[in-house]
Amino acid sequence: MEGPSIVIATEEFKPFLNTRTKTGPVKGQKLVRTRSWGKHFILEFEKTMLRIHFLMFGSYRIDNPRENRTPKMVLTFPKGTVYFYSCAIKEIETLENYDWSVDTMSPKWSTPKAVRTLKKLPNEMVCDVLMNQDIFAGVGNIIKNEVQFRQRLHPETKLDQLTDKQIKALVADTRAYCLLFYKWKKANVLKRNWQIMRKRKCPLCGGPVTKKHTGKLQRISHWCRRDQPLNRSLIRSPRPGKQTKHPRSRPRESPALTAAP
DNA sequence: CAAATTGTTTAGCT
DNA sequence: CAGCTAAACAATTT
Repeated sequence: MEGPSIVIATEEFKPFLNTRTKTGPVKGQKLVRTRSWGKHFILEFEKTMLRIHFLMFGSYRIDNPRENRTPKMVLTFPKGTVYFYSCAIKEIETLENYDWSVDTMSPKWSTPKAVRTLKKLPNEMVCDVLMNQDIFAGVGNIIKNEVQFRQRLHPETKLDQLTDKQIKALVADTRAYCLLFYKWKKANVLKRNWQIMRKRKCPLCGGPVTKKHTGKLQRISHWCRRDQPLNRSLIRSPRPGKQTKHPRSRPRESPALTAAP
């Protein structure tokens, strides 16, 4: 479960706020507030805070338990019962460790901060930084792949191959796509809007989608070799100082070149 | 239907 | 100690 889904969870818990659960490790306590930070779902009870991580396969159900599955936790509120499955539940003492400015779904998210962070990591690949929860908390493999495609970036592009403008666009679009993911998920049209994730053909050129483990994290990336070429920035917009005397790309409008005998 | 997958932590190595 | 890899965990989808 990625960040936007956790925000939706906080909303789905609103009916249970300020009421007590009759079951679970926090039996008898009132639910005071729910929060999300990246992929963390935080339930604040009167005396106890629970941090829930759904990892890859976790889920929750409200008033509709799964058959033949033992929930990890059940919370029974006056207005409904919530069942949690295959998730990691941890009691936490404080929120001090959370930096909300790196949470891609938070109102406190800071694009300039992420840009500054990326500029300090010239040797990191796009696919690795996008999944880094200290930089883009809440981004998972789906968001990673879709943002790479939207920005026409090869997953294995090293950050020092990007112009400042491209770094800025990457960060800003990651945030923008997280908000879109949220909106589309709520409207039940998320998968319909995937452009590259689990697709066989590139929606732009119709070419095959490459699927390969990429980066240090070795999670699968889905990308188009034609529309997300490696080192695109060097070809299309060389950085000052890296320009050679024999640029690879000719100016587009130059009648002399085609008119010559 | 075997394989992949919306993910992270930890142990154990070099 | 840093950096890495494999293992463990878990359940649905293709």
